[in-house]
Amino acid sequence: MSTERYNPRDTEPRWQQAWTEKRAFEARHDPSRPKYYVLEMFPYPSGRIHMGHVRNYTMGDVLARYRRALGYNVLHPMGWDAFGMPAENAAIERGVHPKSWTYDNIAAMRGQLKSLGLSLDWSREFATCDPSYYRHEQEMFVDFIKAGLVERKVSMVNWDPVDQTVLANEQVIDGRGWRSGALVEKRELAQWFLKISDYSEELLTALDDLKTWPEKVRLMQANWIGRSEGMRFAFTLEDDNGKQVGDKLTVYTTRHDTIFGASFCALSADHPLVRELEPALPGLAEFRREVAALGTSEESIERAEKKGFPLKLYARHPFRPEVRLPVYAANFVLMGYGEGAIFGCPAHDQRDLDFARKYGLPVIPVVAPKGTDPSQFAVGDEAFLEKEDDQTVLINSDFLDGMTVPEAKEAIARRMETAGMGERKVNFRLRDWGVSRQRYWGCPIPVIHCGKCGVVPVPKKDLPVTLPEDVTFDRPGNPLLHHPTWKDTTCPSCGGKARRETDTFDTFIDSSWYFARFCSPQAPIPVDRAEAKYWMPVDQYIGGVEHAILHLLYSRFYARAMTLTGHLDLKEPFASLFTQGMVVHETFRTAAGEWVLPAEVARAGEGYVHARTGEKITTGGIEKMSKSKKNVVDPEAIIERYGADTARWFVLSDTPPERDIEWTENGVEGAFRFVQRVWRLVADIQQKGASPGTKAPAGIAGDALELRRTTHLAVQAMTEDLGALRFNRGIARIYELANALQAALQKNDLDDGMRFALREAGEAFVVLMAPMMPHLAEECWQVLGHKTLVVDRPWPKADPALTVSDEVTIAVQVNGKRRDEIRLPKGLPNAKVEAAVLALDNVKRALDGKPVRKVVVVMDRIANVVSG
RNA sequence: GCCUCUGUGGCGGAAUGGUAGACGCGGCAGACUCAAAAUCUGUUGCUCGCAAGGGCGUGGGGGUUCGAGUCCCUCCAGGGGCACCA
Repeated sequence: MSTERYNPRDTEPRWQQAWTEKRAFEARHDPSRPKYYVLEMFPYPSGRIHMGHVRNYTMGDVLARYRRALGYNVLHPMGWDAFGMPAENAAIERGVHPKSWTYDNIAAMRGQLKSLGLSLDWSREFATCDPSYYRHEQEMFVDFIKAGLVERKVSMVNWDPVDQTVLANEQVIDGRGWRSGALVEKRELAQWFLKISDYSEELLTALDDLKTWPEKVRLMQANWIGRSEGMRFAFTLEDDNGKQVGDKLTVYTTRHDTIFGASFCALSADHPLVRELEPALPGLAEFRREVAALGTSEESIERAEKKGFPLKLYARHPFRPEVRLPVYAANFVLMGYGEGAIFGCPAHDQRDLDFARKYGLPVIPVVAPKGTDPSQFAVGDEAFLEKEDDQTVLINSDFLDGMTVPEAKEAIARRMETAGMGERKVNFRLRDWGVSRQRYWGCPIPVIHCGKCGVVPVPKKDLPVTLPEDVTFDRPGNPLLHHPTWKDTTCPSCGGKARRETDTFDTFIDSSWYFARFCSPQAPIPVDRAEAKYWMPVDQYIGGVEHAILHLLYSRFYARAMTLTGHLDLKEPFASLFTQGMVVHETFRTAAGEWVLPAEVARAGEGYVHARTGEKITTGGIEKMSKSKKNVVDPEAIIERYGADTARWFVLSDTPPERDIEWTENGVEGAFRFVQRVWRLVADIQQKGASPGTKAPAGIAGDALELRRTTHLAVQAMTEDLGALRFNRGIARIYELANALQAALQKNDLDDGMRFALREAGEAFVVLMAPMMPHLAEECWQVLGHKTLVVDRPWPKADPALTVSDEVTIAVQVNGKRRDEIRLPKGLPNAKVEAAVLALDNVKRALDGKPVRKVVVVMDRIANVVSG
């Protein structure tokens, strides 16, 4: 037995180099082989990898290596989601140029990822901030414009008046700018939009076909798209004196059945009619300002009170000419949805009810449980909402009385359609995708504004529009706008003086097609169709749930948009999706409440102290690793101390991959101990087992046969587990096999059968663990006397003759309680099992003389004796 | 508020409606050692019992079934998503 300890610091770089020299992971288009494209969400180059990356990329790597061993032509690329605000923040705070900051970070992170031993095709690497990448993004955008997928429209942004800059929603904290602390205003700005809402229906229905996506993600997307079926119809309006005014008021509703319960109409504060009335109605301007200000404040914490402003207009009820509904501007009606106007039915909508109570409007119930006396049914402070299984009918509703809600909806829809008053309408919650960002570190939007010709796309021959490098961050606002010359250009159409668009793209655009670019990263066009046809779709995409909606929905839209413009030929980019859980860790803090890094904490009896100061440390909750709470463990330090294989093994062990995993010191040490144990085991096997290539001797029986069975069962189980991404279970199989090997090695005087079984088990053991601990596996493979590499080794196949046994253990129950077990030949007929079971002493005792009513036998599994 | 997922030993977690707790962590005991670490062996859901052998047990309650961690109803707790979408 070897007494040497396994030293990952020595072996890991060696094997990484061996793989690189062999170009083992470079993928080449080969139509004769089945392909497998495994992709993990590419990282933002923050400068250091974190444990979340380790977990994400290890999972992908296990799949890539496993599929490779199965004979697939595997594509497993890596790149950088390199545009974004942190680079600009670094520029502002530390005076580093975003470009050098980004590329330095990439270099650092690339090194860290390489030390993990990932089977990545680095020859396909790119960063989204490379002009050679984003030029294609610009080209496609120009094509999107031509295809009618792009729109320029006015939209509200969060404006920081001190920093003179536009803020993302997450930069607005309690209504104030995160940096300046100034009260954030809403401003209207002309911006670029991609018309994702054209695909609302399509993106929704196609979710049904994404069968290997997590149900949760599909649901989240479906909710986000938010399809609803309703009606659009118009009210005639009149003024205070009952005189009809020119405008009609169009509203959208999904509860047209409740029309007889209507008691008011409400318009969004941004509704065109409200804007029109503003000058004429004193106080309305202020009301509108108030509503606008509310949008950015902490209203999400406490629901804002329903407020309205009477517009001195009245809507004539379509079926009750004698009823006039007062019209309000209201703070709870959204301009961006439906018509920006509603009718309020307080009895059956909580918001409408709150509003009606505040302004003393009538509350007329029109839906009630079946059999309720309409004159007795009243609504208090809670709106009556019909539940799906409720037996409800319409009341107080003229020709609808007695109908169920669906019947009433249908009746109203018919009546309105025939009368030409309105029509059925499907609405979606999903809005168009605003892609303009008033930032420097992003892909320039390739359009030119000309005084004469309007907006003109940059001709493709002039692409890319590159970012100027001589920019300064010493004053607030967009450096592109401040740049002395960059924006000055000539109009491609008329040749006159013109101005470049100074907005850049939302970085979600960069990540909406990178997976396609990986198929042909050097191509002179965005995507080489032949390459994409072979490699796409991504067979297995892996990332965090936090991207369940935006990134994945945008990518699905982009695939369609690219297909429409001839850049791709598929609709769904990710055939299978897996969302892995986070890495969490206990939090530590001092008595003063300061967070302390786990690395600075030492155990002291039951509690913890600060490793340097000796100060008492208290533990807090187990939370997602975050810099702010300092509960982070640096992967580099872990790799330095234990090696990459230990880190990889740990993040795969124990916890199912979709759940959050708790990082613990004990766990890592356990993983490291196992690495050492494998090392000793393999050395022992090499010494005691048969030599490599030895044929199976005849007549293997007893313990040797059992070991062979265990081996082949492990192969079978591992194959199933990895195929289903059940890494934690796969690891348990490896432990089981290790335990079996260790037990077998205890014995002395090993016969040829056992020596063969040890060799077979040992080699299978190494190959099975290789996807998870690739370096250790290579090193062990050598110890086992091989000159080849494990990465070139095919995945083992289980011999069916060894995975089935001719005897089975059958559990014996009496009245559903387990009383005994019995070994019987496999496939024994039920009658014989019954007889054998009834003869058992334990069964007789449990029956205690009671007569047997029947015996339930499930072949090879269980027998249940039921007594009277 | 609506929509969702999850509740199993001290802990992470296994378990096609068929022997609950695989495997790991931790604990306990032993071997080796002058000793410790490392390693190896055994043991480890709770409980009654000297033992043989019982009883209880998958968040609570109910149901379906010969049999429920698993299916159905209901309640409770925790996590996630959306949050004035009419």
